[in-house]
Amino acid sequence: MSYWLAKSEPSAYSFADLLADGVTVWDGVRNFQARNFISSMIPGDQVVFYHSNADPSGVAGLAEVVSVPFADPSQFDPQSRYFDPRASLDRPRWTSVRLSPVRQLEFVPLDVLRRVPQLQGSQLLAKGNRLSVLPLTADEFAAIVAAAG
DNA sequence: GCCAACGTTGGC
DNA sequence: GCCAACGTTGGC
Repeated sequence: MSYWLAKSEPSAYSFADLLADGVTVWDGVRNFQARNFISSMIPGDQVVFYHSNADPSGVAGLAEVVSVPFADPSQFDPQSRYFDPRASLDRPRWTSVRLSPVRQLEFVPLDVLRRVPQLQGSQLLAKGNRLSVLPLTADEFAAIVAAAG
């Protein structure tokens, strides 16, 4: 089992939205590195749900991968803001998985995350990190859950 | 809203 | 293959 951190702007889709929906298609990722991470997800992988561009930003809850990776439907939809004219059904460019909530966490703001010793080397805190999906070690995952109490 | 950081694109 | 221009992300 692998551990991941997925970012979402809560004004667009929050952890509360995920709780309400029960399951969601994690679509719209348009970065190759992040896509490759999604492509390597398997059902049961644990996901830290992070609110970015928020006030404050931070960790809001835990989610779980509940599907194998599949072609992101939004790339084929001309009405979608994520439409990719270079993608075709037989040559998709982007990948999605389905996510379900596991449980809400006590919110852990970014300034608290910065002080967690186990996270000092994490991609999350790396300078200039802009990946919307990134891997966590089991240690980093446990430290985040512990920071939430 | 600003802007630093960084990924992607495309001309050459 | 280089790199300038451009677009996007995300903290503040």
